[in-house]
Amino acid sequence: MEFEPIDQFQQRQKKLEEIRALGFAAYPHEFRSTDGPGALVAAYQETPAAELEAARRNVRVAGRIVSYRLMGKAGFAHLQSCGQRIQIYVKLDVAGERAFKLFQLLDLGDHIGVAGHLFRTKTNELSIWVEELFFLSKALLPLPEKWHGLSDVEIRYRQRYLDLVANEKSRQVFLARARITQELRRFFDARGYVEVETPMMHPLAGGAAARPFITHHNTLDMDLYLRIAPELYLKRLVVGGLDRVYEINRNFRNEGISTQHNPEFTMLEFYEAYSNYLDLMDLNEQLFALLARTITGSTTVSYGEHQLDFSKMIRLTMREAICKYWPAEAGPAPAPAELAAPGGPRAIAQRYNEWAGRAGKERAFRKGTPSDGEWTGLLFEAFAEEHLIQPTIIYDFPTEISPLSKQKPEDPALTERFEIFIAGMEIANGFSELNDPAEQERRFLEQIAQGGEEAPKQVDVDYIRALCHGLPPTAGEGVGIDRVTMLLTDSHSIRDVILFPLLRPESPASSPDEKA
RNA sequence: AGGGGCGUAGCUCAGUGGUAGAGCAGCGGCCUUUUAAGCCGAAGGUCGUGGGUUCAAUCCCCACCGCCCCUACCA
Repeated sequence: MEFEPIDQFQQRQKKLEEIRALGFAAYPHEFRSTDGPGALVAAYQETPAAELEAARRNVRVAGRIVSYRLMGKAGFAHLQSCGQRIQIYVKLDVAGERAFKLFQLLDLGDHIGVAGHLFRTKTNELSIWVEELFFLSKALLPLPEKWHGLSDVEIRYRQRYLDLVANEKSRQVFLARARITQELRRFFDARGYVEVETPMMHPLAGGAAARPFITHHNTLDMDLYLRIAPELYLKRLVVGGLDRVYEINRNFRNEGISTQHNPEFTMLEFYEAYSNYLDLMDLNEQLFALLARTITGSTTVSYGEHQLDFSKMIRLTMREAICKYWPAEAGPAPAPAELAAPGGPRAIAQRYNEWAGRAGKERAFRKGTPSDGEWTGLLFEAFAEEHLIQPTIIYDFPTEISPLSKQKPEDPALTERFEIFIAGMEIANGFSELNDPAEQERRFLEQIAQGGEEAPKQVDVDYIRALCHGLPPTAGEGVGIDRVTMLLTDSHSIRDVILFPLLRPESPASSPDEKA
């Protein structure tokens, strides 16, 4: 198989044959290096030339050629490995004829190994004086341009390997992402949590309201749903005595794609027995401050034009947020008591929508006939959410939109639930878990009765049965890892923090049978 | 799904209703301390795809494909 650009591909294949003809294996099996470019540069950055000469430091280093300057009978190149590079100097009379012929046949992108010793060039750059050259692997296709790098976002997403080689920024984003999950594991492990893996293929899609992907198992001849949330399985584990569990894994939701949504995304979910949502709020403040400091070095993080302060979190009830962010032009703001009154949220929404319609603003709207609790949620989303730039905990969600949350003892219209908003994005969702099986069954049935594509189609009977065996008072939470990564790496599209975001398949461009 | 934008050499980008350009990469030559190496030379294109208008379309019009952004959807 050959790939564009064909001429360069063939040219490089030809060179590979010539390399073979020199007696080098085209795809050798090993090369033992003593040091990586990064370690050498770090260790000898300050060592003067005279010292390098006096006490010769022999090294063997491997890497990808990312710059290459051939000047007759000598040449320079930079070898890159792990994002760090070191210069090599290859001289005909030092390396020998065969090695120098090999050097002449190299291209940007090839992997090689060198053996030699450290020295400094005229311009004082730490370099390797190459005595032996080893061929490791040929790049049959050219790297993106060295100066401007790779900026075509489509290629960056489709051929992430090129993006990672060419763009240090991209490399840093994914290293940060790895450190985030690493830090999360450290955080929860240190608190006595057990990491588990629950099914990704569910006979029933539960634990969230979302349209699932459907797949099929042949032998069992049954349809399965890719999970939309691990929630119901994790709580079964708490019933089973794993009092503190967490899982970091993918969820799949068959819904829109945007700068904040990818059909598969990574969630951290964790459950802690004998805690409630207030405990989780405190834990979140610690967790996010720690993450910000570990990943960015500070609890103040630049995100676009904003400086996000992760040292604390603002706390507002949902009703307070609605009152606080009520647009001044829409008339007098409602009072929390109005929102609490039966029929209140609906009346307030009418007032708001009247103004929003005139002002051309987003209306609080949903098909059908929303309940008070749903109106409250709609109002919040219509105009409050966008204002939540600084890390904010919104708590006390209406019961009607929180089917898995425990009600507040003093007000059954509200649940002990909160969400964290940062930079206008929903980052986390946690609550005191509803552990009354009769009430849970009632809520499930209510959801099913309401219908809609995102509602569950049937009661998860085994989950109710598990609750009947006794779920201790428990608090649980889900955190969107992709979005957290966006915040901590100043990335403004979720595709920039997912290695291989979902895109339409590359069409064979000119396939004539595409037309229907 | 609706609105807007983009698609020109491998990469980064100019450009024009009259048969297409630069830099880098690649090819040939010179060059034994360069670093965006340099100098000389040659090559490289279905201007996203398909229609239409026109004497003539990469450019204007229509449709389609892909990507990006906004809106909608997304507890």
